[in-house]
Amino acid sequence: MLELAILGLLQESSMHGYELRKELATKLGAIRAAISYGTLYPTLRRLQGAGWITEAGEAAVGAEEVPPLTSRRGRIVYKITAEGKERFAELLAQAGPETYDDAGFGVHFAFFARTDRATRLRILEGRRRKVEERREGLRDVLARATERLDAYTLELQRHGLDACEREVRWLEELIANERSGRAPEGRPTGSPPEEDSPPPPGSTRPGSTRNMPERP
Amino acid sequence: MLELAILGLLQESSMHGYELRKELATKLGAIRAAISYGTLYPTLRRLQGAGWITEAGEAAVGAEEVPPLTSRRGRIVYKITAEGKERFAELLAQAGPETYDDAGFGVHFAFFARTDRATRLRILEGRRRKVEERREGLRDVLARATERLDAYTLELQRHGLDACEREVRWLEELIANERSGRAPEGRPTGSPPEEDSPPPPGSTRPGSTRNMPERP
DNA sequence: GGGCGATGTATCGCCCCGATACATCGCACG
DNA sequence: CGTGCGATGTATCGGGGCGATACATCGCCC
Repeated sequence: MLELAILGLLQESSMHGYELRKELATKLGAIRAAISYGTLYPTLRRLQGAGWITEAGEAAVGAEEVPPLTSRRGRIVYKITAEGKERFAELLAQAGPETYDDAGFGVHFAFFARTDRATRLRILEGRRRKVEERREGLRDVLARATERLDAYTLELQRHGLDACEREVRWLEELIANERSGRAPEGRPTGSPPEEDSPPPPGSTRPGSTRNMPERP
Repeated sequence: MLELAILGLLQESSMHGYELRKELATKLGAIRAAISYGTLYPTLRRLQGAGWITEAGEAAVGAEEVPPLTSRRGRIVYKITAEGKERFAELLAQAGPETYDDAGFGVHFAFFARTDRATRLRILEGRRRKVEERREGLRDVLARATERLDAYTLELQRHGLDACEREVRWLEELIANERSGRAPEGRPTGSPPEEDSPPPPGSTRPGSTRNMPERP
């Protein structure tokens, strides 16, 4: 999942690790906490090993003679390769089970602006199905196990059920909008239209009923 | 986190792995998918190594002579030890940062019926604080980065923000109830009754040892 | 009698996290 | 002028948790 996210950001512009982490945090802030360096650096090395990215580093400028003491280690700027772009496209297009869990779905969704509509629909529907299953499980427990569970546990289930129902409704709206050819309001940014961009965004917003309230 | 959950279930009754997994799934169904065996069995061995649990296995009944072919492997029933109960109490009482993330909070909350009120309040408030921080982060992004992010990413942030706001409200209610000495009960939706009812235990099941009285 | 789904235990490789360490840069404060 | 501190920056390590996989038995229906 991280692989997709990193490739996606690096496609927009080259960056070093620290920067990448920050961008990741704002792009994926809604679905996960900031990524750990203990994850990031090994992943970058893995991607580099696979040839998807390369170092385009600003090594120390003029100095081959700099003595080891205080060896200024330059920032390492990573850049996506042609193969990396192919890999990104491949990851973007796939819609398997991993794509439907919390983390996978979130990352894919964050790059929907660069995903073709058919894939968007498949992912949205797969996710909906998965959340519906979870919801049914919770309903069953709440219907059958009321005697066996204590009040706090039940309250937890109710809260979880509520979240599931809400997400299903959200997904329904998004799916309906996709089918009717509307993108969420605002303009897609990122890399130049190398694929067919979503239809002109001027129309109606999704999530219009639920939507974003004014901030008091 | 798993450690707490396993100890908690085993405190109610001894079980073998498969059963444990199912119980875990219903108890924690609201916060996480079913636990993997690749997690469960190593964890059980770890707990056993630490002396918190022991095997109370139904080994094959009368046979020391059973030939290796089709060596009937009995189910392994795990039982909590006295040290395990101490450990459980210790874990229950702690309220650190790990207790406030999604997973940690969920597990602790699921055992609130056996947690004393002061700890419940500390955990609830710690969690609220954490979710509020997350919420502020999302608000910032939505307020500042509108130009930089595409419509789908923004929609994701909005959905996340909505979830945060909802959870904060939920936590507020729970905190208010704790302060006024009520356990969670059916969805009130009405005006909050001001008369002090004795904290009603969650389940109405008579003679059940399911709900331990709290220890102040 | 034969298959098939539920029950049951177990391992392996991999992803990811938090803690930790170390080094530089810019700037405010005395 | 220096000194310390918070942000920037790269990196490793131990360990928890996951999905895939393997293997064996049990009960039941056809």
